[in-house]
Amino acid sequence: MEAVTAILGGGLHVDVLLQGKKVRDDNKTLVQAGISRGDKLDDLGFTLEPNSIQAPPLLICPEEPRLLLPSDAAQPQTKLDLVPTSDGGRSNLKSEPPLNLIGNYLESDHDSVHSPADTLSVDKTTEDVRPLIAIPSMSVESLPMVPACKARRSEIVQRRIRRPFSVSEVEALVQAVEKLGTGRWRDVKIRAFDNAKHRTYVDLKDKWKTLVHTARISPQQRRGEPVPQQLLDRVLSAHAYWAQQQAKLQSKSGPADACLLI
DNA sequence: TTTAGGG
DNA sequence: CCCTAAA
Repeated sequence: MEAVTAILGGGLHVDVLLQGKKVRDDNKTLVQAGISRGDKLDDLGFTLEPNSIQAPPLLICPEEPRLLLPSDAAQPQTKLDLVPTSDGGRSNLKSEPPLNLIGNYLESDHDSVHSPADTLSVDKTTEDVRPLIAIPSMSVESLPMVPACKARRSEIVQRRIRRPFSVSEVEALVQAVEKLGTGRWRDVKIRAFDNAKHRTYVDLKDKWKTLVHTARISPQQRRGEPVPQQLLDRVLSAHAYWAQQQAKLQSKSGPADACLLI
């Protein structure tokens, strides 16, 4: 509260919007809506809450200063539109890297692996206007002190957008694994996806896992852009090869032990 | 940071 | 894709 007060400084005026139109007489409207009984606005309160899914919670957290206030929210008149318009007021995300907390729009991924349909479709789900919720008007002193920074990271960080592997990417992955094996994903990444910033070696490892699975199930159970059976065959082949390759490499400790086991 | 696997 | 124990 202190931090918000400091930021708002001169004060805050909350406009009541109805279907995008500003309501002139707020007090009158509140009375008509049965929210207020008249001039006694003292017993009215409000809370500023982010839309859980669309917008991460605004946390007063020193480690994440960029989460405080979007530049467009701190306008000269210190006026905040609590009811998002059609635009949502986030049209400047692409031009404000530091404030980008919605998604990885700025990933400069020039897929060396030419993938035709690489249209990143971002959910433009329109924010919904939440109905009013009764909130017990307890005194400020008795409000529960909730740790401002105590919010799991998983709640803050935006999950990376899904990017299905294209056939050409699978091709590149298979070729790299055939050469390097299934235990050097860092090298595989560098070899075949060095300039695909959104593909991490963990992603490649995961993709290989799903590829092996895909190759084992019936074509009818497979989903997404169908991968050529020929490629899937290479997957199983490479998988089998490197599997026993690793088995040989182990043999407990070495050739010497192999003799002792006889 | 990477590897290796379960979630 | 994410989360992470191990290395």
